[in-house]
Amino acid sequence: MKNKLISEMQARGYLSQCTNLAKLNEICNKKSISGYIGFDCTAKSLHVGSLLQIMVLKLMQKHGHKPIILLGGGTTLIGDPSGKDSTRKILNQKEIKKNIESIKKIFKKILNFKNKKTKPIFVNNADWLTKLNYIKFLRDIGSHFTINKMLTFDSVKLRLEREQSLSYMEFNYMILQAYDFYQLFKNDSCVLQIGGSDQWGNIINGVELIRRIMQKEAYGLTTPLITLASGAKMGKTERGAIWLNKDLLSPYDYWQFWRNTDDRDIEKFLYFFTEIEPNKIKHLCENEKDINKLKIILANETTKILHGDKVSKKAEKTAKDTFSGTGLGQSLPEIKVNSSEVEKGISFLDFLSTNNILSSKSEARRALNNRGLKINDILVIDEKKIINFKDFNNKILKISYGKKKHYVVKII
RNA sequence: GGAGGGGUACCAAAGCGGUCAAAUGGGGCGGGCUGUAAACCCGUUGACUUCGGUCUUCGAAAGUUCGAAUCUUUCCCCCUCCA
Repeated sequence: MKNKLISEMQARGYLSQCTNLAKLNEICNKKSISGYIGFDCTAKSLHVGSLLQIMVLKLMQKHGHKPIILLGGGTTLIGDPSGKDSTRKILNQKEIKKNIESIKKIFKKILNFKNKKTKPIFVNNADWLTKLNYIKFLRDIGSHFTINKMLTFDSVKLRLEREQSLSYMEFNYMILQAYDFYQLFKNDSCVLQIGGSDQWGNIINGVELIRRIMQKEAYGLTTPLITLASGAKMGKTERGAIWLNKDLLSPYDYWQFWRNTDDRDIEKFLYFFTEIEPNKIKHLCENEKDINKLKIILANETTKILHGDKVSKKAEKTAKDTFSGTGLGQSLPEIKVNSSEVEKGISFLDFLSTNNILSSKSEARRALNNRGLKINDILVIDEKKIINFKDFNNKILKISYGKKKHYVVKII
């Protein structure tokens, strides 16, 4: 009998590889399991590149299983060489700790913490990794790994082939990740590790370690690498990563990111990043002629998952107001100015650069000369434009840079 | 350890004494077309400017010169071949 979790993962396209899908299916049918994903803590936030994995955790909850979120406070001290040409920036413990606290917020929003049975747990591998005794570790764990095998893993092999240096520290990363899985298996009965497809090697090391030491079977599963129609990497727009924490990327910008999805990626994204039932998505895509409506659905659903229904609706309304109406959207970024300053008159170009709408005055000047700047929807062509009371309606003024970036300036 | 090649803007890559704020391509940004899409076309892509210019930039430092990305010295880093 096909397990509901497994079949929905397949329907959504979450499955890339699995160590033993049939067995995993069987176990999921019998009982509620725990599965974990490890996250890197090199930044204050995760970005959409990690979202697919988080969606898998959410799906596990939906079907009665328990997610374990491993925030790699220990492994981040080392740096995963997978998919990297060069050594990552090494952070100190304090920074990592701060990052962990910030990243936790994302999970608290996306996952369900109310249902006792499936309530996610956070673990930090620094708890066990930093306490290891080197000799004991080498004897107990290191003895199960052969260098011969380790050299065949892509993360190592690619570095060596390209003659890029790989430090001994990084070389050990995969052993530590395998050890993590072993710890979680032993102490938290966690039988499954999930990761992106670049983690496959690291994951099977864990599965094998568990088999060697405990003679028990654990399972590994990877999600596919997301390929965009444009060939670019998911979540890395040139303006910066699409962060999940709202202090790094506003909900409105997050909503916009999804709204601006390439036509060709829409259907795939609906399966990946929304909770709409797969058969409903199929129906939607077949019957909805207006692809922009699908994009709005995508933006609404994804924003709802991360920021909640209210915020999502607000973002939609703002978008509607700014793009189709003449009104001002309420979640546009707001800049406050003193009326005394307005009285004196504010140089428009200076205003743009000091408020980080553009990064320098030269750039602001350039944008203006490229016909890219508007005040209250009227093109500004004078470099020496001074903002004063005349420009405000009800103490409010709208600045637009390009078609998509709008700011509200308020007199206080 | 020995021999050679190289480090130029966001990336790739030209330039090898003045005409260099630095060709060209990619990317980015803005405009046009459109559907807040793709493709295509145009412009733009160090900072400041009273729009005359001014200042800082070609791995780092020192030097030669009226003048250096370009020449010299030292240092740092990377690559190729040999051991």
